Amino acid sequence: MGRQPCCDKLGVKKGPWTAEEDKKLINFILTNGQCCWRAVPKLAGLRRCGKSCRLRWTNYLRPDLKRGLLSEAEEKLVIDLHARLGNRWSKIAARLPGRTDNEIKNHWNTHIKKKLLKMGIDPVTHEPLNKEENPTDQPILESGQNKNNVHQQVVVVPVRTSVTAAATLLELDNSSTSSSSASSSENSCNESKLVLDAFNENDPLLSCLLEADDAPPRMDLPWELPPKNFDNINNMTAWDDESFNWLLDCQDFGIHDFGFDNCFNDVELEVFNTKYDMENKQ
DNA sequence: AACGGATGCAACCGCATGTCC
DNA sequence: GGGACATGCGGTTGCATCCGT
Repeated sequence: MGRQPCCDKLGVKKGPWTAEEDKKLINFILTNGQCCWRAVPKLAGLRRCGKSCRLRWTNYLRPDLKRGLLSEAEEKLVIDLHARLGNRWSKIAARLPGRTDNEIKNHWNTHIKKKLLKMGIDPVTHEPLNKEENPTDQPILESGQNKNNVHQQVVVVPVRTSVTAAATLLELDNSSTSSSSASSSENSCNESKLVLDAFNENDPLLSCLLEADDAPPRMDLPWELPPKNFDNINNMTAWDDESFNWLLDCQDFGIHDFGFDNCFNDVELEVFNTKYDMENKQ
């Protein structure tokens, strides 16, 4: 006998969520907290799979989500973490408060990957694309969770390389907004090296990461209900229509509408991760 | 204005992992 | 120890929107 399906496929709605469904889910979770996802649809009056509810909540409805494009610091961090962790998006996302694995995965596939390719850097290995294969500098393939699937193997690359990629990305961004000519590319190696060195010294975030080379995997931080600095939620026991519409509006704009942006600017991001590393070293 | 390709993102699917009995 | 179940994760897909012609 095989495993039971996660939900009754019959009568389960699929596709985009409606505002009404969002309302039911938010109302239920804010009232009852996150419990057994399998039971959520029935209890919340939704014709959705529990899995779908969890995904909708974690990727879209959670009020502590940041929205909008990743900042430069976040992008650098994603590149560096990707070099260390490979496609383990949830681990990477755990280092970026307010960001989801799905969001980072999408951003990687649609933006960062292209940027790296444009720079001549392999987005998988973080090595230069035209570089001669060097056995001593090859990415080390660790046996991943699924040994039968090559694509799921964990790629561990030299940290230095990933920093180069991040530094070069920074350089590319700067050059794209300046009037630097294409001929400057021939000097890019030397310049990259200089940028890299300065980058390491001046970027405490990456310095911290480099020091904590084998930082333990981050456990997901518990999401507190309600958020401490979210007075509107603090004062609510249930969501009336007005409050709910306000929340849905906020979902359209992003974390700054909750006043969380001040909590998660680039400096705070650095502090957040440093603190996390220290806690996990204890 | 209309069309078609490109792009970005939300959502789904299947498998892996963790936990309980 | 092993089966059943819940949850998490990463790859993929589908669709809405954008943009160039």
